[in-house]
Amino acid sequence: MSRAAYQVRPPITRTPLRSEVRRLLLGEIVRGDLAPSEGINEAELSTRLGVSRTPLREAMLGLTQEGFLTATPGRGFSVRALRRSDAEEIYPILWTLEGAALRASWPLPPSRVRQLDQANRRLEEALAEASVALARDREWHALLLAGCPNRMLLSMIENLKDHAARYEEAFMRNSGQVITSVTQHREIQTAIRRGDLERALALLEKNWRVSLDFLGPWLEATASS
Amino acid sequence: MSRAAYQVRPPITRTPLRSEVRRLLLGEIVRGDLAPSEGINEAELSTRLGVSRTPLREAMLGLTQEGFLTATPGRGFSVRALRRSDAEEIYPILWTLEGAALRASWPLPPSRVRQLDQANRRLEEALAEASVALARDREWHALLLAGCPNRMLLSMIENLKDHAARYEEAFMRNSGQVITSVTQHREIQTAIRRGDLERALALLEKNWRVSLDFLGPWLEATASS
DNA sequence: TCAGAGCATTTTGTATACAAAATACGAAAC
DNA sequence: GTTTCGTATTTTGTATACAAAATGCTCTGA
Repeated sequence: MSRAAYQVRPPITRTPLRSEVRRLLLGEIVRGDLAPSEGINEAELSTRLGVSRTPLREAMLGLTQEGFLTATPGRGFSVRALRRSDAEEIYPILWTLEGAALRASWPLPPSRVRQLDQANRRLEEALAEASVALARDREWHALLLAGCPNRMLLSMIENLKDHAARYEEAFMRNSGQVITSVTQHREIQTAIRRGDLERALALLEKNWRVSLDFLGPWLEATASS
Repeated sequence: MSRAAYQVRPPITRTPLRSEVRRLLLGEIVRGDLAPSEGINEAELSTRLGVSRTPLREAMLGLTQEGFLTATPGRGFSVRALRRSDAEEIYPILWTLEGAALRASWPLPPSRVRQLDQANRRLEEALAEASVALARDREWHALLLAGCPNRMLLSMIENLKDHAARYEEAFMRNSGQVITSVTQHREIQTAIRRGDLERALALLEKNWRVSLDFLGPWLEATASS
């Protein structure tokens, strides 16, 4: 067997520290464990994570580029505050791109509709626990776009959903309310079953818009803007 | 005057090296000076740029995240090859987002239409020189979205246009052909003047699709895929 | 009491150092 | 002549070092 065959797919996965650190930090940001208080102390955080400043900074620069952190020259990084203005930018991009992805996945195979229905039932069972519900909701949306061949589009959507998750997680934690989508998902499934793409798109947009309509006033009230 | 007033906007602009390096590298990649040959040697490139490996790597990680470079663990960075499959992912996202941005800018003020007309004339004058024409074309599109309040959307569009510019630059350099948009721009301007958003959107999509239709077969032929 | 200047300390941004992995090279075996 | 193994060299990924800038603190003068 030639050596080239191995080069195609390395046998073991070598994960750079920066990726692990990125995953950890993003998780903490989304869950609100790393709050947008003052600035982030690199030395402190790097020792807490058990790595040097180099991979930490690499990870933080990445998160900055994605909009989870802000970097001020000479003053380092800080978690980006939750702002109504930001939410009002993020959500429209999200429903636009998810709509485009659904269009690119059309028509959905019947098996997909069954999977969506199952996922929606699992979501329904998890409504009591906010963070679980959020994860199940996300699974439903991921399933919706599972057939989309545009990888770049999907990765952009994933990034935006991380942002949305941060906002919704904070909202649920802070207000105690749970944003529920079960009924809307069912309506979307019905539209899909009927082959009515335009209606599915409109409902999908409405689905996100409902979340945004919860967030807006709440963000205005807490006013971390 | 309190000190806080100065903190709001630092008097002088401190630009980190990584940003400068990023700008330089992106320029070289878009213009094709940094070709997707073998891997990038960090030591070599850092001495050529006169900086250490640290800011260079920071810049390259950023460009990787944006899709201009690819990073293989243990084997470093290389310029991402031009692929038909990638172009077919990039352009649809671009016209989707630019459409959304135009929608968000609607209705355009009459002054904007005049500016667009001027920009289009400047484009017409520059058709002889490919790279200048590309820059003018880009100015026209920037003007089109000048009224869009969604900053995040605009920055995503800018990033995608850098990708598109790389493909079109390579196409023009390699094939000698110039993709011309003057007529299409005029049609879009007419639709805008008539207040026909839907038609403007359709024409905008067509505008990008024409570029993609030039690129596809050419990419297939050169087959760097 | 409080504002502001000057110095000490911390923190960032960049450069360098170092270990491990990848590549290149060459000799030996077939 | 080709392949394979072992070693030398290069290159990356991460850690550490260092200079400059930012921050905090103390003391002074009103």
